[in-house]
Amino acid sequence: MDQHTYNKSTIDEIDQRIIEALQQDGRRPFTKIAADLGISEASVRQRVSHLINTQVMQIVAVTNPVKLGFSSASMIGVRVSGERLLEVAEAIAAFDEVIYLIICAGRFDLMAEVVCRDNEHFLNFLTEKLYKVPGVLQAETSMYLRVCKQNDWAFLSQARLSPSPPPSTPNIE
Amino acid sequence: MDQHTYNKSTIDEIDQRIIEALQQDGRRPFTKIAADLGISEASVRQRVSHLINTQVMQIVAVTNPVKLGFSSASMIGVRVSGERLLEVAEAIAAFDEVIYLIICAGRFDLMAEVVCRDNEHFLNFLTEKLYKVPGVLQAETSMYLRVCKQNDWAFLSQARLSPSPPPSTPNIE
DNA sequence: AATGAAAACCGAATTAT
DNA sequence: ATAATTCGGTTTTCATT
Repeated sequence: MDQHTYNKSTIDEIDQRIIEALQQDGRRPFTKIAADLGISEASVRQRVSHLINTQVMQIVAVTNPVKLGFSSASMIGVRVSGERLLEVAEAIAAFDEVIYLIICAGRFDLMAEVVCRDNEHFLNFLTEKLYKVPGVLQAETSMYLRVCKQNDWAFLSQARLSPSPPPSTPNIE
Repeated sequence: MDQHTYNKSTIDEIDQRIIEALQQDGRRPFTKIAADLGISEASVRQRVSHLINTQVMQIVAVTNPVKLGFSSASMIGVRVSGERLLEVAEAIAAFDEVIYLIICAGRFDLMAEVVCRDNEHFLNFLTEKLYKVPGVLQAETSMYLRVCKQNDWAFLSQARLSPSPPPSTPNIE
């Protein structure tokens, strides 16, 4: 009984199969997925909706920076003077070039993934932005040569930021 | 000779708006996007298809590891005996726990992002999988404490505003 | 789980740039 | 020649039962 309530807190086999299907093609019709799994379309639709509402999953477009002319990517390990960790993290996260920033424990205090148009742009980022943040002690760059595997996940914390970024004017003629 | 062979390798304003829409909701109906932009649905459909075919964009489901019970995430820098770099990379990429693997230049030869259920699982990954790959010399783990920013390869807004003209030509064959 | 109406999708032919 | 639009038939979505 109570089968019609969707307080489902567990991800079952069906949910996983649905997620797998949508990881391959985020726009795959629910009817097709339903047929593959031998269940009704409405069931698939309901489950997807539930997975999205509970922030287990998101369906989004992801882009390829290289194809967009951003060919200089790197991972930077940063050491920070301890008492300033949070404010430094906030400052670094604010840079456009930083697409991924983690606070972590280990050799580094922060790991930042940075994407630039080219080496000149990257050098400019290091000298004019990163190294000028007060509290940044040391940074070690690993330049990307090849992306071997990319199973995009997403701690979708506050990931969806405002659609129209405030910094500069979007419409220029 | 110089007939304007509008090779559609250029991403114009319309493409960018479409991508931005799909970055927020990968399943947004093309009809809606078309209405927002004041163009036909077929045009949106053709552009999306083209963007996907040329691998500029992908529409996929991304999941939240924490909600799925994977609470131990880390970035691991790996040093490898040089002549085996590619095969080691291939071996590491094959592990389920590795969701992101980069070959890079700098302190490390590889950077691997690893997601595990818990510390026990992670320890098992290190001892039974990573360290058993022939050619792995050294590994330095940074455990994630907090994800501050995550714009995973989805940062097209930057590409559009490019305020300073890039010094190098953006056209790459 | 099934139904039916409304919406969205899709292929192809047509027009426009 | 490339891109946008129109148009119809088909499929999918979605609220309701």
